[in-house]
Amino acid sequence: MSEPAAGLNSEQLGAYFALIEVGSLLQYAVDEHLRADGDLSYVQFQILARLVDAPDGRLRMTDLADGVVYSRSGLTYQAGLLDKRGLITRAPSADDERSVMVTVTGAGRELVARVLPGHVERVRELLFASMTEADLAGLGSILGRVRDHMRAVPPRSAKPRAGRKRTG
Amino acid sequence: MSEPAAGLNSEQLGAYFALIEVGSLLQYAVDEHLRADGDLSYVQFQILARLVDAPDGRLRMTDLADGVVYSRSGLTYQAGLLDKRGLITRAPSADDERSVMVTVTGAGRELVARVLPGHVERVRELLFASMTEADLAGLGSILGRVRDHMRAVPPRSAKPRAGRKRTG
DNA sequence: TATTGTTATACTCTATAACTATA
DNA sequence: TATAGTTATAGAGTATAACAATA
Repeated sequence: MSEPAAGLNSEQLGAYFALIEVGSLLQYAVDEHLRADGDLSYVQFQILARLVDAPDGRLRMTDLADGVVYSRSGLTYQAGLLDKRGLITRAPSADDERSVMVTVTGAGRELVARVLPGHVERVRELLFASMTEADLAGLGSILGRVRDHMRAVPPRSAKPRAGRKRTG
Repeated sequence: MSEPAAGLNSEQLGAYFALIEVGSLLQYAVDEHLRADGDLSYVQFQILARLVDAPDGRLRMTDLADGVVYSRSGLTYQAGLLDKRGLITRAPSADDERSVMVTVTGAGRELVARVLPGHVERVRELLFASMTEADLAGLGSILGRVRDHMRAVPPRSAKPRAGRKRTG
C-alpha cells in the first residue's frame, strides 16, 4: 500500500482509510454505549429505531431485512431476541398470510427513548464536535451522493442486497 | 428519530446515517471481494497490509493490536490463522523477550499484491466514482480531522463502571 | 508490579440449507 | 414455481479471565 496502490492515488487512499476508520470507531463507540445503557446491540437498536419511525410502528420482516442488510435467518434470530424481551411483537399479516408483521411495543418505544439521548450525545461528541458548519454541510452532501451511488450500483454478484443467499 | 432526536439537527442526523451506511456498505463490499479472491477477512487483510507497509515487514503484536483496535486475544487468534497459512511468521523479539515480532512472508506479500488491485477497484467504483476532485479533497480533509479528534478523545469509562460519571 | 502474549472458555452473531406455508 | 419466514446447524469471530514469562 506504500506503492501507487494500482489505481488509487495517495489522496484517495487517505480518504478511504479515514472513512473506514471513522466509521468503525463511531460504530464501536455507539455500540458500546447501547449495550451498556440499554443492553442492545447496534443491529437491535437499528431494528427498533426503524420500527419506531414506521407508520403504526409496524413493518414486515422482509422490509426490516432490506433495511438492516441481513439474511432472513439473521433477522429472525434478532427478532426472536427482541420478542423475548417484550420489545416487539410478531403476528401474521392480514394481507398476505405468508408475511409476518413486526410491531414495537410500548416497552420498545420506551427503551429507544431512553437510550437515544446518550446515543446522539456520543455521536455529537465524536463526530460533530470537531466539525464546522461548512464541514457538516460538505460531509452530508458528499456522503449523501456517495450513498445514492452505492445503492444504485448493481451488486457485483448480481443479486438484490436484501436476500443475499449464495446459491439458493 | 423522527423527533428532533434530542440534540442532533436533521442535517447532522443525515450526515451521521450516511456515514454509517456508506462505511458499512463499503466494508461489506470489500470484505466480500477479499474472501472470494483471497480467502481473507477484512481484519486479516488489514493485518497483512500493515505488515507490508512496515519497515522490514515486521511489527510487534501490540503495535498490530493498537492499529486494528482489537483485543490481544483476538489478534492472537487471527495471527494464528495467518501463521497456519504461511502468510506470516512469529518470533520472540530480540530487544524485549516478552514481545513477539510478526513478519509477513513472501507468500503473504504475494497474496496482498494479488488481491490489492481488485480491492482498490471496488473502492474506486463504489466510493470515488461519484465524487469530484473537490469532493475528494473535502472528504479527506474533514474525515482526517475527525479521525484525529476521535483518537484524541479519551475513551469514556471503559466499562467496569455501572453508572457512567465524567460526562465530559 | 506492570507489560506482553497465549490459552481456555463462553458467547454472540451470521450464513447456509432444509423445511413449512402461502401465493 | 416463487415468495415469506423459521429452524437446525455449523462456523467465524470476539471478549474475558486465568495464566506464564519477562521487564
